[in-house]
Amino acid sequence: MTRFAEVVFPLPLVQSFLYIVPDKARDAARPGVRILAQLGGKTQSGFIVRVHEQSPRSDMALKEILEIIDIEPVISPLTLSFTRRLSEHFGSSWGAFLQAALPPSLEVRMASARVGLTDKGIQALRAGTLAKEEKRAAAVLGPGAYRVFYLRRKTGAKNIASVISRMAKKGLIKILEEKKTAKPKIPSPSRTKPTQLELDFSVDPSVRDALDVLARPLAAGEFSSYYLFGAQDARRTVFVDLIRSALSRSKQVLFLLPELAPSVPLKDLLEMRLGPVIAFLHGQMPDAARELAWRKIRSGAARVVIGPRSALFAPVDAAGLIIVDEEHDDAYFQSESPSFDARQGARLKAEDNGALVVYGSDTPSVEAFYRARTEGHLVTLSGGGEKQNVAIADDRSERGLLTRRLQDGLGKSLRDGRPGLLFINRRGYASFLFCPRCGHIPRCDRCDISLTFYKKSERLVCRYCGDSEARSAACPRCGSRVMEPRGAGVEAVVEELERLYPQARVASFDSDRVKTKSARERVLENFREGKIDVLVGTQLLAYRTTELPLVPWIGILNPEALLAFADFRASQKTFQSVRRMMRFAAPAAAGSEIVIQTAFPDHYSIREAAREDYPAFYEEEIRFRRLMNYPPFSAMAEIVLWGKDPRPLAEKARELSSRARAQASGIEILGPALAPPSILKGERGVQVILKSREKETLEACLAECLKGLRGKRTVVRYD
DNA sequence: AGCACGCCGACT
DNA sequence: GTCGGCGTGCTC
Repeated sequence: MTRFAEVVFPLPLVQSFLYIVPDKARDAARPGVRILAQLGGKTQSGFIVRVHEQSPRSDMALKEILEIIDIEPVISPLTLSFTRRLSEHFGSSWGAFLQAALPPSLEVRMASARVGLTDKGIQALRAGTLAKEEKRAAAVLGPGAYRVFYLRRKTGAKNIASVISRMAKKGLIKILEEKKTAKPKIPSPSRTKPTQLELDFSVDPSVRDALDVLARPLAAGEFSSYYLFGAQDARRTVFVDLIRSALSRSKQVLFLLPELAPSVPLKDLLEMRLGPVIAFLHGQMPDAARELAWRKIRSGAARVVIGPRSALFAPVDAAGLIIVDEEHDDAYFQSESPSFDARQGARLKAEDNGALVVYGSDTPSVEAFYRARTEGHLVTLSGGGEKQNVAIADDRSERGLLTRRLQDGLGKSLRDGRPGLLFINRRGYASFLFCPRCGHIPRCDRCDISLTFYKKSERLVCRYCGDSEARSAACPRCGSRVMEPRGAGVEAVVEELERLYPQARVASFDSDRVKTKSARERVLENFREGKIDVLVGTQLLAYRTTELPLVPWIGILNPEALLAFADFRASQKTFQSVRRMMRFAAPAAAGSEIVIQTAFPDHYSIREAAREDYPAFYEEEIRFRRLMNYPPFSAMAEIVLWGKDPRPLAEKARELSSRARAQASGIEILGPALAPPSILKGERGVQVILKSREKETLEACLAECLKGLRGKRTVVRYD
């Protein structure tokens, strides 16, 4: 009896495909093995996800699987179901998630294989019995062997893969084993000493209480989700103990972090405490190292896996504990395909594994905090986290760029020979130019946003598309001679600092002035070595927490900029961004100071960030969310369609929103609207937001909207 | 993602 | 008259 295999491919295709299993491969065709099959005239590698004894679709002419690659499944049943749930949850391709669950060395890609002519092929070339395209390919190959992409370039045949597979079928071409090339290079994440990790909190009663609370669900061996709210050092103490206890139950542990850099000292610490059972898994590892780690994890030799969001796909089948530290960090979200949020993904994995998932942060997202609280699964730590000395400077009553209060603080610090960090999240010299006579503001024709003014280069640049033009001396509309710069950026701040403190060494750290990776390292290095007195940086610098020592003086300029965005998380983002920047400062006990200069001194996101009072921020924010019916009081999904031209996207988005409107009641639809620019240059997004009180309603509506929707997209979910 | 089919501008 | 642009639509 013939068997049938359901196959998914690592392409942005949501559906699965049905193939006939050749009789000789009957036993090898199992869920989780990789196969080669013809798909749309191309040989593609894919994964068997199900095997059927009878054809579930008799109406269709099916193709045969060409080859079964693996003898044993490379994907475990648990990973299979986990990735399927991910693909359903985030509306991305199952096959793409399966691909992500394999080290790159196990990916089979036709394009990287070498092909050569067989003897029969050489004869056929000589005899001239080949078809036009085949002849061209054979002539290029000759007696040699080349990579498929080289062949494609040389012959100019776009359908080269199908030419090759056709010729391979006829026995004219042989596909050679891919030669393994070692890729050394790759930086080890910069070293920082694990000083703070050595503090001992085991005497802290709240740490002991936390361990007591968390030990129970861990021992239960079934799914549960908890939130550990507290300072980083105290959290780590709890985590280390929890890990130890999970290991003693012969469970594996997954420890996720938003970034790579801080995981290096963490690994050192865990190895010191728990022995060599720790493995790293991240995308920047050399392929060989990644495969080795992957195999160690899969075999169970490595019992603790540390890594960024991609480590969620580590082949951890016996997970008893999943830690998602720094839960508030949006780096857990991946927008590139397959798009997913590792925080929600960790929950799904924990459900599948019957594991305990623990989120941790001192500035939680209000959604997660609310959830933990209502479930009675919030664990609060009191230890750690020394208070800082923070002042707020109201800049509404002052004219200059830097308030008196800020100048006093920085001036004093400099006189004492102590360095300072100044954050300003605005690039260039001014965020726009303004004609005081006619009110004209130069805008980008394509993106319809104001152009950023760069004084050094005398140019106006669009921060969306990157287009730039020379700045004209006069107002292009009314001819007025003066155009005023508004909204001071990094360049203006540097200029002002050089004017105020001519003897100080001022440097900047932003994507415009410091473009290359090595140049950035150099700036950080110079600051560490005391060769810079004041470092002015944008958001880019705010993400380098682990690479700088604690600084005695910090200035934060106008963090309220984020509040202008029409985003229900704007306050939360502001609060978190201020807290992130504050992390660079030494504690108050060390005589340090933080000055926040703002036009919104009374806004709770800034006020409570300055007071380091998360619960107070939370109370205000949750009131706002309840009032506006935003998550966690409703479920929201944001669908963004991507493409180079936004116009056809808008059409599609309109169709999508009308489909949503038609099929659901109790669904609120916002948009379509132009999405904020992405990192993917040259592409624009159009978004539609779905909102519902009931999670299930939204779920159903989202599934309906995504059904049959093609093209590049991301789905962001809040609930 | 590819690739094929299909309908409108500048060329042998 | 064709070659070829990339706009929809399909791939078991």
